[in-house]
Amino acid sequence: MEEVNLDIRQRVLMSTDITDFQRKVYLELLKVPRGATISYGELAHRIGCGSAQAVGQALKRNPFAPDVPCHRVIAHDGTIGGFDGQRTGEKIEKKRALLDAERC
DNA sequence: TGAATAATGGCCT
DNA sequence: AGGCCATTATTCA
Repeated sequence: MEEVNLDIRQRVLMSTDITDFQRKVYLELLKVPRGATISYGELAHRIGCGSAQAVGQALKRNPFAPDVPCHRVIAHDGTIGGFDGQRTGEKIEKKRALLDAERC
């Protein structure tokens, strides 16, 4: 738990520009500890939904990027899926390398 | 209000 | 292995 993390949490909680769904997604994502990755379906199910697309949309449209560690959210296949609105790119594989470093 | 979109996941061939 | 369908929420027209 770092102060920056708390700042982002407060920001999400105070943000009214987003829906309750997105709020849950970001909160759950912030709750994910370092070194732990979660798939869209897993996170979706955690917030009480069974659709990963909705989570993907929320993260893609995330108004808090890159403040939210959306790079910790990966597909069930283990692929990063996307980041910063891009599904492929050098940035993506760099995030994947960062995740690999955090996973230990 | 309605239709299209999406950074998925699972099933069906 | 490849392709298609199912499910839910967001956003645009």
